[in-house]
Amino acid sequence: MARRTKEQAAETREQLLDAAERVFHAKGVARATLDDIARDAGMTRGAIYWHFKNKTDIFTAMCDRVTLPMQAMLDAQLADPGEDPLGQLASDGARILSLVASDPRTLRVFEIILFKTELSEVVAEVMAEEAERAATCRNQLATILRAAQQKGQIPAHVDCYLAAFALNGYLIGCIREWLELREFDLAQRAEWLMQTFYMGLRHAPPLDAA
Amino acid sequence: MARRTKEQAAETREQLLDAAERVFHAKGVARATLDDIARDAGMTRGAIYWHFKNKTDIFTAMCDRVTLPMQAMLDAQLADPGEDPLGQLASDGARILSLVASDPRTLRVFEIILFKTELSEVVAEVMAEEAERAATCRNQLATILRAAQQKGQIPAHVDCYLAAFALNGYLIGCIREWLELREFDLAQRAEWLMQTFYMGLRHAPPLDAA
DNA sequence: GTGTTTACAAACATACACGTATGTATCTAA
DNA sequence: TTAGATACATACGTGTATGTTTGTAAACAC
Repeated sequence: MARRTKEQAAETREQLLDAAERVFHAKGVARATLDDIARDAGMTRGAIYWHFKNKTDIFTAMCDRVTLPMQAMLDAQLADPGEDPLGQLASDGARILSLVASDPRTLRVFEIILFKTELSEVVAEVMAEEAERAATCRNQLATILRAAQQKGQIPAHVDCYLAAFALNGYLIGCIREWLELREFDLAQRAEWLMQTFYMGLRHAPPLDAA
Repeated sequence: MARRTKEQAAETREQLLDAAERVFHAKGVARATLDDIARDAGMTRGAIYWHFKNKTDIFTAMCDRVTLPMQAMLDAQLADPGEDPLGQLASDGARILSLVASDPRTLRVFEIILFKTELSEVVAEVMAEEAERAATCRNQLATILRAAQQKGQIPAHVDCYLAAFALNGYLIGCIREWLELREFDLAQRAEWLMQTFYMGLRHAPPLDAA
């Protein structure tokens, strides 16, 4: 095969990632073959081994393409809490839900991560950094919630870290359920789903109520 | 190998399922080998192929061992809504969360299902029946929520099917998050988590608020 | 007590996915 | 203009999982 220009090479790299999305989505990550991906992109495994180290490498590159922009979004939100932290957080969550529903790439990759990826001790490295990322996210959410608490939007007795945990679970859980279902327009219901959850936080009982 | 009594054979079947739990949990379903499972149980693949048709068969048998009792629990709850449907539902959810936290088998299998199983077009049959099971569960939840609505526990404008969707997502999401985290005692916080969510339902805004 | 079936173990045949090594045509820089 | 680097394609060796077949000793029926 002929050598190609830098731009063309970058293009094929993107095409390979696109193909990885399709193949991982169709067959699951473990069952997907590097040959499957290469053929889907109209190339051979040689191209893959040139651009990526192995299957794990192409997988993380594929995930980064959609998660990095989202993380940036959260960072920006954290940098400027604003006057209505809880309301901001609610519309942010709604925006994420809408994004999943509207952007095909985000949709596919979320489906892959939530349904078509097996975490095991074998891929411990990937798990470790993912766990760290999730912990950071939870802490950021907790920080924002504490800001909301200081403004009186949440009762003082609420454990904001636990609330961040619940919020994170709720978001992921809603996405997961909707991906399975697809019956209604998620973007349309997103605001209600988030508002309802925050109403729960506003009226949360004290911890020892259990 | 010698022939064994019926009881002994049933015992080895259980041992194989126990081994499948451990191996699936450790390596993920796709990466787990039938030989891995057999060796873990102190046998050979011959035993597996005697008791089960293939890997999918042993996987579903393993899942059924923990999901069937839980489904029975929900059925009983549906048969008798009681005087306080919402409160009952809350304590039921808390019970499920506590079960995940306290019963090792439930814990392992949930982890396998949520994190170590790749759904793909290849296992479409399994997916189809799982989707049907989930739909039934959602409908049952919606029915119970409507009963709560008629007793005035939930505002009349709430779409109970959407609420059931959110509840289901919340439960699964909380389990998922906790499995990743394991920082606190889930059984202790379960009641608060459920109560907080139901407080959101009680104070849910009208749908067109978005 | 004998024959048959059961409950596995052991051996085999097939297939497939991975990594790597090697080939090669083009681009680029000096 | 040419030497080397680049961007892939092709080919090969190896490991490994799967399904099946065959072997076999004990349980059970009669």
